[in-house]
Amino acid sequence: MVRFYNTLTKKKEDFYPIEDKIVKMYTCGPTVYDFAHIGNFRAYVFEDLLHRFLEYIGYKVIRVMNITDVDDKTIKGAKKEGISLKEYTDRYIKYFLEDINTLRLKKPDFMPRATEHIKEMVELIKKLLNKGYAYYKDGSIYFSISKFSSYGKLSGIDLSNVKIGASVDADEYEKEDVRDFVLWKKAKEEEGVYWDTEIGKGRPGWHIECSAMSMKYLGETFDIHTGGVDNIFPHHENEIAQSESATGKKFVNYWLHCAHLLVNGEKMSKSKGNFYTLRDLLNKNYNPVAIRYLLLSTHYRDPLNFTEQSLRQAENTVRNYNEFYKGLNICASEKYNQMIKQEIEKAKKGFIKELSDDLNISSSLSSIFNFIKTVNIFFSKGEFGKENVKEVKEFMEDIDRVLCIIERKEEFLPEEILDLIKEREKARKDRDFEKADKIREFLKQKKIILEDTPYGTRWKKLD
RNA sequence: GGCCUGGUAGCCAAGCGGGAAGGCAGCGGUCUGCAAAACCGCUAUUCGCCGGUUCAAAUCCGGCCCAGGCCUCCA
Repeated sequence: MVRFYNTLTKKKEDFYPIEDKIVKMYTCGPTVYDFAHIGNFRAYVFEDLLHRFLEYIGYKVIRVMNITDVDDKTIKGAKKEGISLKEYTDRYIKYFLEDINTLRLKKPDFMPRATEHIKEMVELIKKLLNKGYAYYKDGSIYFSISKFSSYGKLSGIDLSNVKIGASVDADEYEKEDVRDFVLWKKAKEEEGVYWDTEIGKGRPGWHIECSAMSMKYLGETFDIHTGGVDNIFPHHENEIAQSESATGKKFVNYWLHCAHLLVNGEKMSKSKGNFYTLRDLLNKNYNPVAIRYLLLSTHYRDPLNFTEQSLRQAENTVRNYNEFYKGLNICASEKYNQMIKQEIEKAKKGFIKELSDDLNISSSLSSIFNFIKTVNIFFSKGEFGKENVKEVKEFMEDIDRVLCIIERKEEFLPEEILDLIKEREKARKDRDFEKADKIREFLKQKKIILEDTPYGTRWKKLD
């Protein structure tokens, strides 16, 4: 049984999707006004793990990630560069898709853009107007929080405690109650970004896009909605209010939120200079797979303290993991060790069991590392055969559908180097160790490391 | 001020009432012609601090300290 911590109920619950074997999942995606930073990617990696794990255990996942391509920041950015909003956001969408690839994040089934769903948003707002949940004020449309009695159920916020006027209303529109939120913003001439619709000339507020697009692709009630904790209030709270007011149905069954990423124990911020984009790290030559591993390997509800030291540690772990995976190949023995199959079963069981418990990735990984240790023992004793190699590699590839940390790049050595290795093996057989060591040292200079195993000599390249 | 997380070895990180997982780094050993890799052992009599509950607490309760988040457009 899969269990998740549900922000809505504040406890771990057994997971039952609405339709058997199908999970409908919505992820709050990027606002495409700049490069995404590793804090953003922490959330996307968590969602990727969730997505992949659900598929791994047999669910069909239908997943939507929105792209916010119209808001104050994108409009401002485009204006500053003197290009169209589309030109501006297209650029950052492209970068985002590249970053997703770099981190091996599975692409959601739908990545709808807000600007391409104005019609759906207008329909939803009309519904809210008709039902009396929304009102016009100076050409903008607001949602009336007082009409939705269960407002606050997700975040646990007590509206009477909200400091009124604490933050200046960014858009400076008037509303009846300062706590009401905007559904539709009246067009501003100087912005030059608006749609002429039956509810007026304007552009959507932030929250409405997620309600409109999730319902379009997933239905009025769906299974899982994810995001960072900072989205709980107000964004997700408002999504619930507007969606449930419009449909009269429960919006989402399971809300999952991941904790923040800190950098050197502090909140990441540009002014502190501890702000990393993915590209910053790649420019420093860090292995992208290690970045994925680092973001993946801490439980999603715990704060993750990012440091370059921990990234280097992750690089070592990923390197060792891959060397184990590749290093088995040398074994061509006809032996067959019956125990390996059992060990695979055990490891797989542990892996699934732990991930099923609210994605306990650390425990599930420990099950895999224990497996590796056991295999190494058999391997180095010579109690291993090529069928076992196949079994173990298949298992690692199997779980890699979730983890995605295997590096599959094929490595080649030139013929003459391979001949040298053979020559060394012959020298060793002839007990001409001086020659053998000379060859080994020579290749080491060329960053090729030789290792003698019970099954012959294997090589690896240092990077 | 209100609400909410987290503080476990040198570093990262599980466990959340009854044996302190796992990873990285380090040291010693086994194996090896020598290496490398691997394996074994060592590195937390103790889980931020102080009290309390309990036969039993890292785990529950209370207080305190530290770090972080949210409190109307940050993942």
